[in-house]
Amino acid sequence: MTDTFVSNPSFFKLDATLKKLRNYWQKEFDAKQKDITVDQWLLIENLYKHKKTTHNELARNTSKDITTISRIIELLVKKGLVKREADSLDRRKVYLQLTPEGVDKYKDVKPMVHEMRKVGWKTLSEKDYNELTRILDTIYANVP
Amino acid sequence: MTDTFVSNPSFFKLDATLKKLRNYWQKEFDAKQKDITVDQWLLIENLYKHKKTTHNELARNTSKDITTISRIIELLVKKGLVKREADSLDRRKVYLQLTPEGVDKYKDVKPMVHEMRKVGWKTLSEKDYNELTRILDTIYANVP
DNA sequence: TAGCAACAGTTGTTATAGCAACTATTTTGC
DNA sequence: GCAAAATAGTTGCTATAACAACTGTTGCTA
Repeated sequence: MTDTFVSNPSFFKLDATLKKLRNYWQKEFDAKQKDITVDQWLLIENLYKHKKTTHNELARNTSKDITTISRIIELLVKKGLVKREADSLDRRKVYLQLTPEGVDKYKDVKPMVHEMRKVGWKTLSEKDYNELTRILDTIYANVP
Repeated sequence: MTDTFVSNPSFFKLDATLKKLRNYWQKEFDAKQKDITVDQWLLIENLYKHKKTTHNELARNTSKDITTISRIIELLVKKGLVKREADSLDRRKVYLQLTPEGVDKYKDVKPMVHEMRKVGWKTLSEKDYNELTRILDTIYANVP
C-alpha cells in the first residue's frame, strides 16, 4: 500500500457519491409529490420487510442512531404512515408498524426506487457490484 | 444486470461505511481534543491546499452546498482558524484563507488523519482502491 | 426485597444538508 | 446608459446525525 494512494480522498468520494444519489432520489420523490424524504423511505422499506419492529431493531437495521429513528418515526406517525403499539409485557418497548396508508405508500414508491437503483448501475456489471460490496464491507470491518 | 442485485441496498452500504468512518474520525479528534469536526477538517485541508479561495470554489471542491460552506466557515472564523478578505475589485466576492492558527491546526491534525486513512485500507490493495474509485466515479457519472 | 444496573425511548443541543428567499453587487442586452 | 439578468453570499426553515442527559421500566444481586 503506497503512501500516495492512502492520502487520496476516498472519504470525499464516498461522501460525494452518496450525496449525488440522495439528491437524485429526493428530487424524483419531490417531482412526483411522494411527500417523503429519502431516509423516511428507507424506514418505510424496512418496516414493510419486518412488519413489526422496535426502535432499537430499526436503528440496527438501518445503521441510524436511535435518536434519529425516534424523530423520523415521529414524522411518519404524523403523516399517518406508521403506528406505535406498546408491548403488553414490557412496558418500555414500543412496536412500530406501517399503517394501511404506510403499506400503500410503500407500494406506490417501490417501483420508482427500483428504477432509480438501476440508473446508478446502468453501465456496471454484477461483478462490479460484488467488488464494491466486498471493498465497502472490508473498510467497514477495518474501522474500529 | 440481474434484478436481485439491483434491489440490493448499495445506498445503505455506502451510507453505513461513511458513517463508520466519520464517527471513527470524530472520536479520534475528540479524544485528542482537536476541537474540530470532520467536515471542518475537510475545509481546513482544502484551504491549506488552495491557499485562497471563495465560498463557491470551496463548495465545488468539497461537494458541499454553498450554504453549508457559509456556516462551517462562520464557525472556523469564530475559532480563529480562517479569515475572510473582501475582493477589492468585485465587492461581492470574499476570499477565504487559513490564519497562522489555521495553518498550525492543519499541521497538528494532518498526521493523525494520515494514520486514520491507513486504518480503513489496512487489508486492501492499491488495486482495490482503484476499483473503488472507478466504480464510485461511474455511479456518480450515471446519476443525473 | 431494596437498591442499583441495564434497557427502551425521548428531549435538548450543536452540526451538516439542502431548498427558498433575500441583499448586494456586477454584467448583459437593448 | 439603464433595466434586467446573473453572480456571490447570507438567512430562515426543515431534516438527519450524534452526544448527553433525562424518564420510566425491568432485571439482577447482595
